[in-house]
Amino acid sequence: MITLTEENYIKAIYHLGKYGVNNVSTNAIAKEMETKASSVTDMVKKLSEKGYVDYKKYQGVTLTEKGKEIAVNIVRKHRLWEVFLVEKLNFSWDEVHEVAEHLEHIKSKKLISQLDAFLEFPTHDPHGDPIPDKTGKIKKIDKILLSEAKIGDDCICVGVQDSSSDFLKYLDKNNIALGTELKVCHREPFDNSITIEIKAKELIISNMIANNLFVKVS
Amino acid sequence: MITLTEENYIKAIYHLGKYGVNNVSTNAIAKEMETKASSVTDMVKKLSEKGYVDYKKYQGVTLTEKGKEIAVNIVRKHRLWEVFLVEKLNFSWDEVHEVAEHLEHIKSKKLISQLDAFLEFPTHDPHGDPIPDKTGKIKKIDKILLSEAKIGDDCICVGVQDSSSDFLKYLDKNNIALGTELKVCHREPFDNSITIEIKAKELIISNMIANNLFVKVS
DNA sequence: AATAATTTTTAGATTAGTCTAAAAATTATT
DNA sequence: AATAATTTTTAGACTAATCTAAAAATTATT
Repeated sequence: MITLTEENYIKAIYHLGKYGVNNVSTNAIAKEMETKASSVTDMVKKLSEKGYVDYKKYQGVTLTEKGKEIAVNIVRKHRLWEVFLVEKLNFSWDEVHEVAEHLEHIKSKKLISQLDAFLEFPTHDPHGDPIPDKTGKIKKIDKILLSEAKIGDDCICVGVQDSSSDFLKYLDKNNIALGTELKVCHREPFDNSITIEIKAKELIISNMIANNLFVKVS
Repeated sequence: MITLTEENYIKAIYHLGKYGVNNVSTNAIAKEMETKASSVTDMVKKLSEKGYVDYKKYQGVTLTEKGKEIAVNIVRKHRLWEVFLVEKLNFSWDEVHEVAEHLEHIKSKKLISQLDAFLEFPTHDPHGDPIPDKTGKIKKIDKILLSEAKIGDDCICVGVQDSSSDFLKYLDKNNIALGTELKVCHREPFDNSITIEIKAKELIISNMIANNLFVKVS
């Protein structure tokens, strides 16, 4: 059996390893898990013995296929629950993460397959992140960061990089939601802030905002 | 903070104490929790220190008001989730308990209040057990065991005493569900089995079955 | 290439929850 | 009321997950 803690470590390693980083470092995991490096070393040894990660001393870890399967399944559950919370229980997108962190650990195949059906097989969670299917397949959409869009591009918001409450509330306040259309009007060379046109109004957003909003150029 | 294990002990003590038993014994808890008496003693001391139970050595325990509040809240969550599983996710009534055992520990006031609303404030779970309201109030219905009904009584099934899978499947097989109407026709003195009329058909049920089915005499 | 800085691991302790085996208290039986 | 049977508690040990502090290895800097 896999423990709650083991699942959380595997999830952390998955998220840290997902952007091309091949060996996830002990310190990175410690930071993500808000724990000490020594605790990570202990756990990583255990995960290695159980076959969830490949680990060589001082070299960091990578998930094995078995580990990846666990991770993807947790991600699937997390995102399905997020959809449930928003669509059925009227949570806003900045409130769902914390609760989903707990719901994702409930172990029942039937629960998840029925939830999936009940939600009519959603493909993306409320933040625009893709929901892996039951076989673990994740279909990627060709999104780019708003900061990478060219002047004149017509875009649709399709996701967020950061899903902290502060950022999501900023978007709410400025009427930016998934599906919102916007046009890139101007980029200020000094600070890389950009002016966008959104619902016939102009809005200046900082580079930091543009760096955390995914769009699809139409 | 209260741990998962503490919550489960409190729940066990609540269920054991609910039928008039004032002091729940160490052994009874051990049996309910499928653990050893020595473990129970340790935990009971901890619960006592934290103010969830009153405990005197060798005398068993009773829940304090604080403990009862915790217990009732867990029961509320458990039963709401059971309704959700049956009504929304098409679980059958013999499948819900195990999953609800996990869901009941998720801590989020908003989750439960929204779930309650989403389910349109159900008053009873799929086994006919009452769902405490947000203040912990439980409204009792005047149900009796079918074994206590008199010959000639017209009854409606309103709940089950035992909610084991075997018993519930027996009921399904014999077309007995909550809301089903039946009439008590005959009681066999030898073994206390009773003959009931149900949907124009006669059915003989053992005393053990009749002892686990709650009905309301109409 | 040697030293400094950083990262990672080890060693030893701690806490929550559990266990076995033995001791103490309570309850039941003669 | 004494003894037997049962229940409950204590004592000491174990596992999972964590921590601090020190040692070892790696990486960066002169």
